[in-house]
Amino acid sequence: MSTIKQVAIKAGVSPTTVSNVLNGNVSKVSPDTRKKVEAILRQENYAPNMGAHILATKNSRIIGVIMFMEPRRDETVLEDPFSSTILGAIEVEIRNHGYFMMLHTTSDEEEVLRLSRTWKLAGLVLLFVPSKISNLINKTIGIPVVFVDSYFLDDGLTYHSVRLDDQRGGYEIAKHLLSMGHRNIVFLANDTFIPGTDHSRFLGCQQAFKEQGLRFESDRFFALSRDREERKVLYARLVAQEPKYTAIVFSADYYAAEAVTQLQEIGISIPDQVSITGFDDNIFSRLVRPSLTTVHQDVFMKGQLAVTLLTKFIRGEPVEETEVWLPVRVEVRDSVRRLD
Amino acid sequence: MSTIKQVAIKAGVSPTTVSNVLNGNVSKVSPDTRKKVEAILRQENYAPNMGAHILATKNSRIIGVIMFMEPRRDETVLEDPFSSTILGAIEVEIRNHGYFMMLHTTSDEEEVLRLSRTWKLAGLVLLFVPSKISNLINKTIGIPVVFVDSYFLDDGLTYHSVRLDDQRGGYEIAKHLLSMGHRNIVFLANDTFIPGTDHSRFLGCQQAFKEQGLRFESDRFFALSRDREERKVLYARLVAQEPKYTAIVFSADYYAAEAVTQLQEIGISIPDQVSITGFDDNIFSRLVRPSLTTVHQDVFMKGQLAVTLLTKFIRGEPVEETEVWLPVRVEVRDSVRRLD
DNA sequence: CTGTTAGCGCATTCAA
DNA sequence: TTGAATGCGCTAACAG
Repeated sequence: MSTIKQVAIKAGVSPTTVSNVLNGNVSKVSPDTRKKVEAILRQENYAPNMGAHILATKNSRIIGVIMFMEPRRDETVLEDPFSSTILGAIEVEIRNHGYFMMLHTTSDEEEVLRLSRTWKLAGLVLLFVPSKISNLINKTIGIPVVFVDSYFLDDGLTYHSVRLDDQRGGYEIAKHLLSMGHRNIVFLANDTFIPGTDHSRFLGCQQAFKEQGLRFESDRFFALSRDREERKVLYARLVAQEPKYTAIVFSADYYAAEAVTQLQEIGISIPDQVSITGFDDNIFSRLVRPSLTTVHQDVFMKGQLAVTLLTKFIRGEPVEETEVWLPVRVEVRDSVRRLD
Repeated sequence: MSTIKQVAIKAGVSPTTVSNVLNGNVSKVSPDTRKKVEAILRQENYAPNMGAHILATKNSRIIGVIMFMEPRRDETVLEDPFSSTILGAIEVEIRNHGYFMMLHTTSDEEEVLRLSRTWKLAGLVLLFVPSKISNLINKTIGIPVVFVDSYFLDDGLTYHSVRLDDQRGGYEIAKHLLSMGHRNIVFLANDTFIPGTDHSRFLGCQQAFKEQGLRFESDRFFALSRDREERKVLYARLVAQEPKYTAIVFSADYYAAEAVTQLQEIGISIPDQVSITGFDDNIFSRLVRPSLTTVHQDVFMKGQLAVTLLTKFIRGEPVEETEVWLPVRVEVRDSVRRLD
């Protein structure tokens, strides 16, 4: 409970000096007084009062981490290991950089703005922001922001962002399926934002097909329902109806794994009757049988990078690249059958 | 960026009145002035400065949520859907109660104390705290705390906590295995704290065996390594060596599911050659084949309850029970075979 | 019911 | 290299 003032008295110096020691203002304090003050600081178990700090500097050391829920499936976003993995990575990195983490979920840009003003946030990590909202925020926020897995409209502003090379991911998985002899495939998306993650992945698939002179248009694009039972119905329909799809491309391991078990329940054998691919390469893809051929991404690095980029941005350091596109690669396992 | 002062000027009242309106101090403001002030507040898009608020009240509206890592497997805690599910529940509840959430992971009680002082935390939700540390914290913290999935030494203090009826869970799953004809079983634990979650579950198993006049002692208790390969070796050994265990009781679905796939890889058929049970009833238990017979718990409610309890505690409201033990039940699926 | 005043703990002038 | 003075925006005690 001791304050700077009390420490100053004990050390026989002024509050200013203590403050200077605290803030590493080395040039303004002699080594001797510094040592003396530091000793008292430790002895008194001094802890700063961030309220006073905010009031004086108009800047907290809090980094707001905001997850946009809207585009995600509400029921399952929490069970998706992606969330906890990236959150864990972000938390570690924020702590290591000496900041504090305020976690918030919303789908309203006003709330983001208000939070940032109320707490004088040092910076913001925004996850899964729809392009319409990301533009609004970036225009008005006035503090360093890094977007994760978000897309933007082309408005000439500079965006700091970390995301996957989604189109490449779609391209690679489609090429893999083509090389395994598949021609009739569907793409099952989590969301339908344009521009957006799933749209880019779809475009990647399309590109791979076009290179082979094959057609892959929007009639191959389906958005998944958020209702488990409805999804099940869709899967059943896709394997039963014409045209007979030989492979289903999912945009998330979670759904791909779910589909594998649901299809097996209705007597469809994977990959004999239909091949399945995922996206993420998380625990689900390794756990389910057959294990999933999927697109690998490094989620931990994504979170880490986002925070590192943000802290550089906060300190005003120059960053080489404002938009980072993390690489992806196909991880071949057992859920895709070679067609003859 | 407008302040109370500016709003007061615009409304033609004093800052105090604005403050009273803001704080819902209804009895001190006439309905008319209140309406007037509220209009200006909205018009000015007023956002409070929490720094000033903290400084004046010595109380932020931040609830610290701290996950203790030590007892958990570091590599996988992040991939465990339990973490994100309970975090999600906690976040929603904190927000709905009008508080802010500061997320932190640590294994050091000093850090908890410092954080609480630095930010004048309104309250604390502590997860997975080892009993030794929980006692230290509860003794010295001085602010409302709710422990989740934590155990305490008996020191006469009052603890607010939400946890599972772990012993009951162990008891029920053991009884189920006994009813299926199993006599030779092992318990594989995540940690070895006494008192602690896994210890209680083990005691539950023991109780079930004792009721049947059977022996179930500590030679049936194994702590799992944090290394994936070492775990694999252990599983292989357990099914190969004497005494031939007919069932393996896991204290987490995550490991149970992992074991199923790892055992299958070395040619062991589940549940034909050995039965497996989990704990948690999360997505893993439903995804893996055979699906897991496991102990169900309501993780979302656990998080929700913890925050509700905490906010009551903060407001000084009386709570019926300070220690909540959430019920569990056995969810029978396909990973346990009936022995004849 | 309303306004005036003081002070919370810190960083930051500016002066010594 | 050190210190004294000021103000950040808010709440709470008190006076009207």
